[in-house]
Amino acid sequence: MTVEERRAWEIVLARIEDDLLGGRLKPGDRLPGERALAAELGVGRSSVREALRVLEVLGLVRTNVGSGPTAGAIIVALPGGGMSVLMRLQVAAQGFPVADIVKTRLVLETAVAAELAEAVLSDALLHPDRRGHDLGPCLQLLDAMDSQDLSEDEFLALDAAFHLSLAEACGNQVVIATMAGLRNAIEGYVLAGVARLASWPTTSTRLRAEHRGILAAIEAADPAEAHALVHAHISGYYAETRLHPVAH
Amino acid sequence: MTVEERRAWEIVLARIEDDLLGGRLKPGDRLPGERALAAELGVGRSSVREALRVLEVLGLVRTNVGSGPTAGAIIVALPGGGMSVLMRLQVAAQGFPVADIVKTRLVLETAVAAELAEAVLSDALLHPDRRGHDLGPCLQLLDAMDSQDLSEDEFLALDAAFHLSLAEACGNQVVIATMAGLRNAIEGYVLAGVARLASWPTTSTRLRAEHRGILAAIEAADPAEAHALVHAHISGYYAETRLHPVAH
DNA sequence: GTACTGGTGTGGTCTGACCACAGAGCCTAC
DNA sequence: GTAGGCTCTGTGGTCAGACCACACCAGTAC
Repeated sequence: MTVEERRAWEIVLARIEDDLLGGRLKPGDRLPGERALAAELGVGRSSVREALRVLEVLGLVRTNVGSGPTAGAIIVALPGGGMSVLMRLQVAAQGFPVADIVKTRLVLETAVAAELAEAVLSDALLHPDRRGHDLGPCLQLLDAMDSQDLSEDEFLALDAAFHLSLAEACGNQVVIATMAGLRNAIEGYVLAGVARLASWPTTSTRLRAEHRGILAAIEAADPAEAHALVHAHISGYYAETRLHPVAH
Repeated sequence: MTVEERRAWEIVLARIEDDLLGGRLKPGDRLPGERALAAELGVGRSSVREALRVLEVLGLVRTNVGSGPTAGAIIVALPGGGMSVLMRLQVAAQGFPVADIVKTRLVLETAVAAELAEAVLSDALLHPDRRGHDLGPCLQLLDAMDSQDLSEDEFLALDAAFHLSLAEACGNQVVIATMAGLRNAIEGYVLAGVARLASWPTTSTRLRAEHRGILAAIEAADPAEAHALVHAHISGYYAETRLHPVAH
């Protein structure tokens, strides 16, 4: 049997992936207990645990101790966590240069803004009842950021949430998870960069205004303007904090 | 100690991440043995193994049995593997809709093509000696795809390699890994989609021509054209295989 | 010099045991 | 009859120990 060639934990991982692809496992389902799974696959419980650990970090299962219907390993699909860990560690291990993280964020976020503006345009023209693209959460976050008694950390947390809310309004799960991961990976660098700013009040005021401008461009159904504003917003901030000299 | 609150394997993971961030671990370094690490951190060896398993899947370490300088867990930074597993499993668990995968690929790949074209433009004008942006591998893959005795699988493998080679020419590690993951995640769907094509020879001929056109637009330093051609190439193919109705 | 052969340390795996936890059901006190 | 507390059971979390296959390395026999 070729399946015996692999390491034991890979057998477990492959089995669960196969069950997912075959529809035998869906989000919300409970996996068999670790002991039962080990017996069923003919491997040790420690091997099962290694596979479950991988699935947990990747955001595929959530484990709960105890008893009852909520206990055990439950299939979820929360890509954000796994993506964040992956990117954060790759940055730490120097596999992902920070400059590349920023560039990628630039690409994704400008595309998101442009797509949102296009969606506003097409929704307004064709089908006003079409599914969400709800910009409400974005606006709420901007309002929250107008509060004057925010610490730098709190402001940056809201800033991250706003940028993510744009992706969420777009609805693309892959982009949402990726952007969350990108932001998480360089969070430490962002916080460190604030210290290099000439004036935090000046910068935060400018950021607030730029956010409003981006949202306005989206609501005005102007994809090109939204794209340009997001590009200027992100590259300008990183250039200012000297986190990374954004090229061209 | 708050550190004691976490689960044992998280302590190990946090320790290694901290060593990476602190520069005490770099790519190429060897980790202490599992037994030594367990003793040092005051956890069981199985907990250390769970953490190492996660790091291995995430593409951060490579483990080797035996003895000598190559044995043990060695820090690497190969984001592609981890990204592929993550995205493949998220697709399997329905956390990543295939449509979103395709849309994201569209965004990244059009941006890559446009950036390459811009790089050709700026290199030609300003600094012809600037770092690579070597399109040679891309061209070699296109030549290889011209062979008439390729199976569908072989052709698609070269196709995937070509698209990835564009990202590699761009040099953005994050984009390279993400695109590899995206492609890997929907590889099964791509293969299945071939069966729904009206005529494989017709389609493959068209794909060859489109690839040449994309590369020509890049070498002609025409970002807008490269962007448009890539968009048409990808969305057209997916529409043809009915893998996914690309919107707008 | 060469070929073999044992020693040594590595990850890979399994087994068994114990713990904390949370629900389920029973059992008592009122 | 009901409310409260109880034990019982099964879960994941963890650890310790053992064995294996493997790969290198040094010593040995030739």
